[in-house]
Formats: sequence, C-alpha cells, structure tokens
Amino acid sequence: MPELPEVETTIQGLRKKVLGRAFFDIWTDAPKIIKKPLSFEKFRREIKGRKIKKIWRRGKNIIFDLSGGFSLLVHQKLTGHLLYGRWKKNKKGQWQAEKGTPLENDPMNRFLHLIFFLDNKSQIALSDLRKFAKVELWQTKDLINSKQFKELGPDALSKSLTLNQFKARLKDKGGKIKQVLMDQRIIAGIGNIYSDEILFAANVNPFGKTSKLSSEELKKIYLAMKRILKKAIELKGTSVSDYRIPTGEKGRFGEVIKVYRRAKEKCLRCGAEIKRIKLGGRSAHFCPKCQT
DNA sequence: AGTTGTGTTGAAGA
DNA sequence: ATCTTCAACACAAC
Repeated sequence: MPELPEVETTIQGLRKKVLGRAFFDIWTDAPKIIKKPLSFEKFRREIKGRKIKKIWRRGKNIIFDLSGGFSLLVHQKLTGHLLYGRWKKNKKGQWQAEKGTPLENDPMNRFLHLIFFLDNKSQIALSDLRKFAKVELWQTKDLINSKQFKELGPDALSKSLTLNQFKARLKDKGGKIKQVLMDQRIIAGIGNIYSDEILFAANVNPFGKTSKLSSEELKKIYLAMKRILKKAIELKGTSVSDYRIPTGEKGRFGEVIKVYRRAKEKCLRCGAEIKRIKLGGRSAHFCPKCQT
C-alpha cells in the first residue's frame, strides 16, 4: 500500500516522464473514482488541454499542478498505483501494454481503471485492484485552502519537522503510539508498514501510550522515522503486495523489512517470535521481547 | 464454497 | 468532542 516512500517514488518517476506534457483525453471504467467534479464528462472537459507544470506530494497525496490555476489530486489509498507507459486495446477490448515495459507480466498492473492520454501518445494509468483510489480536480487555491489539506499534519520528511516540533506534536496525544504515528492530522505520510518498522527500529512497543513515552524514546522514534523513510525512498518503496513504481517494477524495501508481515517468524534482533495483534482494525507487527 | 484477511480514509454511530 | 466501527471494493488464502 502506498505510504510516503511509495508516493515519493511515484512522483519522482512521473516527473522524469510527464512534466510539461498536456492532457489529451481520459478513459475510465470506474467513474466513481473521480470525486470532483462528480460528473466524469465535466472532469474530462475541464482537464483536456491542461499542461502539467509541477508534480509534488503532501503526505500520501499526489498533486499535479496544471495550467490555468488547476490542480489534479490523486490519492492511491490501499491498492492504487500510477503507471507510466503506453497501452492499447486488443481485440477483446482489454488494455494491453505495448512492448518495452514489464507491465503485462505482473498481475498487479492489470487493474487499469483510469487512463490519462497525454499529448505525446504516452499515458499515465491508475491500476487499482480495489478501486479505493480517489481523483479530484481543484482550483489550486481552493485545494490549498481545503479542509482536507489544512487538517493534514506536517510531512514526516519535512525539514521543518525538527525533533522539538515532533515532540511537541506528540505530547499530550491520547492513544497508542502506533495509532498516533499513523494519524495524518498529527504527521502526514506514515501508514501500517512504516509505523511497524519505525517502532521496531526504536525498540518501542506499538501499544505504548504516547503520553507515557520518555524523551529518549521519542527521539529514537523520530530518528528511526527519518532514517527508514529515506532508506525506503532510496529502495523505491515496498512492493510486498500491490504497490509498483511507475515503470511497473517492484520497489526493494520489502527485502529489508524487519517486522511487517513477519508474524510467527523469528525476531532478527533477539530471536523471539514476532507477534501480530489487532490495533484499531489494523495489524501491529512487533517483537514482544525487544520492543518494550 | 463460504469465510476471513488485507488497510486508507471519511462518514456514521456510540 | 472523541472513540470505535463500518463501508467503499475485489481478490487470495484458507
């Protein structure tokens, strides 16, 4: 699932390919993915001809700034990922990736539900098994002032999120540390995979009450957060389930993961059995012996 | 073959 | 207000 490192990998990949390109047309078989404007035909009309001037992200949100003061917002949610390439319809009416990309060999890249056709015959496609992703077209100034944007906390990798800022934001937050780390209003960008990995690296139990954490523990979490997210970007994200980089290839952070999805396996630090316990509807993976 | 697990977010319920 | 549960949707594994 795309968290901060996967979203960063996606925008870096797309920047190299589509900056300066304009939208020529759009296709979808799942118009409900487009939440704004609600009419797909209106969305199509309004985006046609607009040029991609900038690609950036805020937390897990991808933003394409377009000509004419418009911005395209894409949130990939659980199983969505943006791909770059060229597809055309085969005789059966299915989208087929053209030669030169690995897309057609990977089942996770089969679920194309939205395709942006660009003015140079290339395409950006959204592959999304569960169709939870959302796409919205905003006026840039309205997006910046929107409730969903204003309520978002500082980006986990933002330079302005210093150790002191981090401590101040977590101080007097009720709830367990894992849930607080994943709360996008407190810090933006962290989800289930990286919260597990960060807390393992910091030797902190995911069920620990945030308000009870020591200054040393908060510092260890902060340093682990910065280090692990940066490392994950270097390795182009985690592809243990559905995420793929825009070329269709897998990221390699999954190969160095320490606890996520390793329930019942041995802790790489102390040899104890890794546990998986439900925490607010999600799975927390952790070592009960060395995360105290 | 039906049930369960998967996890982001927003909305609805308590 | 704040916490918990559920729904959006589709597939794999049991």
